[in-house]
Amino acid sequence: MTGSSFSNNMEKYRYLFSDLEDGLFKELQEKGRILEVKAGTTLLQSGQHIRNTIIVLDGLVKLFRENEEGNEFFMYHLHAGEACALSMICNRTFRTSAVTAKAVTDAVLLAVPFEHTENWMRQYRTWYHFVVDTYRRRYEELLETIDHIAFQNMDERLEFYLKRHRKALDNNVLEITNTQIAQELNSSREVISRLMKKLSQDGKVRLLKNGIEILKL
Amino acid sequence: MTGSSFSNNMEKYRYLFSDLEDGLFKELQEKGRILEVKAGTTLLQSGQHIRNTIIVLDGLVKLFRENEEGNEFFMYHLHAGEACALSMICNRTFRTSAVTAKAVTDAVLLAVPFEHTENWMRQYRTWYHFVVDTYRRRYEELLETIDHIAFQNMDERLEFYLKRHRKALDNNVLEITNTQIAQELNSSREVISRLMKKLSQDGKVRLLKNGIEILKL
DNA sequence: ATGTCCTCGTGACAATTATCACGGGAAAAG
DNA sequence: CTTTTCCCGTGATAATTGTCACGAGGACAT
Repeated sequence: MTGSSFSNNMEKYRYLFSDLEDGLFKELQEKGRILEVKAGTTLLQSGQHIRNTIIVLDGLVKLFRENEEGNEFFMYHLHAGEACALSMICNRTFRTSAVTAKAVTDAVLLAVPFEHTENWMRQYRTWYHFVVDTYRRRYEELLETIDHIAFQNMDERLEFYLKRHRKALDNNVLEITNTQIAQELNSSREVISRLMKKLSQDGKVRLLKNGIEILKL
Repeated sequence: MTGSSFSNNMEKYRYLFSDLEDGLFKELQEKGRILEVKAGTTLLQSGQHIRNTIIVLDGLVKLFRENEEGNEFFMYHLHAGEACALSMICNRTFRTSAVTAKAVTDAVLLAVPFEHTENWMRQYRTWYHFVVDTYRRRYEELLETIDHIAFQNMDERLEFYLKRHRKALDNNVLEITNTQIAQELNSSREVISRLMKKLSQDGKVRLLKNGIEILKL
């Protein structure tokens, strides 16, 4: 729990933060707490209080927007070296999180209490560049997500979903169920099933026993 | 074009930037160029290069996301004192804008070249906070927008659209055509027409000659 | 092997939304 | 005044998507 006992583990992640000056990286090591979580773990629940800035050191994390009925709408992925925008600034309106974060793979995270990151904003120029850049990138991803739900039909959205996941996982085989895809696109299993059949007939994917192989999209 | 000749006009907008220190506000006056635009003017076209940070001093500005076919999807409003998030950071991926901005009312804007705002990021803590806060707020608005397109039907989205506009204009009467609403929600005129009829029957709005009066939403 | 659980595919049907076609009315332009 | 233009309302129809119902198959524990 003290964090500093883990600081020796952090060196291998130095490459993720090449933009951060050494002094700041040292602080990250000292003040941050390393969390190792299993695939499937929910890191941040909608409605939960946030007290730490969360940075992904290893693995892949998925972010969802949740509505009242518990539907989870997929927004974007966080890769190693990226941070959750919502967890970057301590603010009244952000006391509780409006999103849910889940580890897709086994993942390693760094949690830094707000009391430190708030200071870093003033102390380290590279930290605030990191924060602003995080916001900018998440904002762009949200814009792209909006494009798809606003302008496209489910078949195109499904293709985009598959592309994004192939890229994020760097793997042509996605081990994911139609049911889960349906939830994340806020559609229904049956619809995804039929669209997937069509993609399969068009030779764009191959339906495997435990998932989907992407052939050409 | 020199900006400084307008600096005397800026004092009345000081209240909008109470969080900014005096030195920074003075720089805003000196380096910024004031633009006065008529209602309906397009300030920022999708695909256009951005070289200035744009801040709204007076009036109301609307932001849209555009797709290839020229459909304009309404994202959110910018009020006096607020800035366009996209125009805040000079970045390769932002050389061209992915959004369109339009003045809803006659508006007064301040355009500050990136060369200055980039420096302010380092020099002025309050500028940095202004930038981060701008991003945070736009990010939240985008999240809310996503909620509605992802989870709600057109009737609920229409109600949300009307509520937002009443609030932004601070007026129960919206002078806007069904055609325009349809475009901004990426729906069709006929659909909006029928939904509006239903809202009218439910006593939620009154259909006027040149617009819509919101009764209770 | 039996029952349970999860996933999938599919037909039938319902709801929502989009599109087409048409005419009316008001305002603006000629 | 006439023509044009814009916006609106509405019926008919099509396309998309969501929902319901049912059965099949695989994984797994008992």
